Amino acid sequence: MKNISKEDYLSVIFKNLNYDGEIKPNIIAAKLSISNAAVTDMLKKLAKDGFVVYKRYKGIQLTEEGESYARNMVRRHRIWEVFLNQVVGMPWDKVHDEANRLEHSSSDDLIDRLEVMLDYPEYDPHGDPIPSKEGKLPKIKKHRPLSELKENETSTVIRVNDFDESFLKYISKIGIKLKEKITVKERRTFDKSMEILINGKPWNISNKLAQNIFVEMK
Amino acid sequence: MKNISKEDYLSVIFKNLNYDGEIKPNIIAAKLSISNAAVTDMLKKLAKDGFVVYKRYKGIQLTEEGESYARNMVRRHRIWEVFLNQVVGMPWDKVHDEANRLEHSSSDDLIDRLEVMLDYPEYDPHGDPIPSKEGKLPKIKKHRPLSELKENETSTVIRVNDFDESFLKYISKIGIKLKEKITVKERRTFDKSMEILINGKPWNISNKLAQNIFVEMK
DNA sequence: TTAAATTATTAAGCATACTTAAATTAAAAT
DNA sequence: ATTTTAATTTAAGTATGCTTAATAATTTAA
Repeated sequence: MKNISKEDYLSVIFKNLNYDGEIKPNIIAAKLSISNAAVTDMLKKLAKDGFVVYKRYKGIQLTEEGESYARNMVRRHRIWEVFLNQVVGMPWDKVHDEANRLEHSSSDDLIDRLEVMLDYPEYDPHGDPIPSKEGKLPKIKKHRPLSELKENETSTVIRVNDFDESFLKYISKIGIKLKEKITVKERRTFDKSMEILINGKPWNISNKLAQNIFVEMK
Repeated sequence: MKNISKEDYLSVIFKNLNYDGEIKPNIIAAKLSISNAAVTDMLKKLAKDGFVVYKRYKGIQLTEEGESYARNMVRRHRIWEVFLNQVVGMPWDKVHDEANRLEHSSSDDLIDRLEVMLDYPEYDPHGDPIPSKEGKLPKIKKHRPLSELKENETSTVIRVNDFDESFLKYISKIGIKLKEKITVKERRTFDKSMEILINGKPWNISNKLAQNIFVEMK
């Protein structure tokens, strides 16, 4: 029996809203690895608490209060990540899980102090933007997945997805980090894998891997 | 309805064992502000988990495993306190509550990294010793409560109790900190209050306050 | 546009960690 | 040694956040 907190629900909802500002319960269930039934239960409670708008069989929306709560959770998470990576020296692939726990256990005061100490960082170690205390996000450079680069094109890494530890460990090992330049040498149609150059060294990467690394838009 | 974790029970038990290495359930209940019945419940579970020795109506003991777990919790707590105070600049009276939450949400790896970063601190900001990873405590200077000093005696603060935020806030305000010298100018028999000198300034303090500040033994 | 598949909800049940009230045991006081 | 008091345990009950199974609504596809 797991025990996901309301804060986790709000974060997941916030991060996975569609273009209409809605999300379906099964998405939440999948992201949290729990049953749909548990999600229905919790949505009713979150609605009663005033964090979401819930109508049976309809898409879920965040209220203003819910959105600001969720944004603050994202802020907490990302500030912890910067701190763990830059100050504590924890590697890329470890900070996400650690921050996932710490984000629920720190006062706003502590988060603000960390933010000052880090001189108001705008991006976390994976390139994700950090909401300010007022809820504003820094401008985000246009970017596209590495998988969309053409042969012989070069671009700069500005963001990587952070949900899989082994993914981060691997790309870190082959030299991929933020601001690193990557050149696509060869694209193979049969499995969409590609050969890339990092620091002059060639590597073969799968399409799935390339889809989770994001580079600057020309 | 509160929700005290097993880790909190173990910490409280560890910190309040008597000379025989035992503790009564009502002490635990009082420290955690929960009912005796809840404590009985949990003690059975902790016994089943192998952390305590429990026999109906008898004093509770920690097993070796329970003691080492509890010692580690104390270690986590105090390392967080040093970190919050020295690195983050959080005031004396705030670090205890913050550490109380963080101690449950950090990996051993993070604690070890913080310890290295802080260069293996031996005492927390209130003067309490920090167990090493191997469970060893630094030598503790002999000390006695300030309330036991005679008139015109001077001594140095080496520890203060940390369980009350307003207490810490107040003594901090009147200039009491670790390594500070205090002189007792006058002791009043009727209520055991005393006049003390800190940095040349006179202050009146109650007996209860004086009992929670500890100074060097001659 | 109806059937099939997917998604969401309800219902019943479980574990955890508490509560209060009643019963039992131990300790203290006469 | 007996009574009184205090501490402890048991019993019954609650809220939370999950589970699986059954049912209902919606969406997709033939």
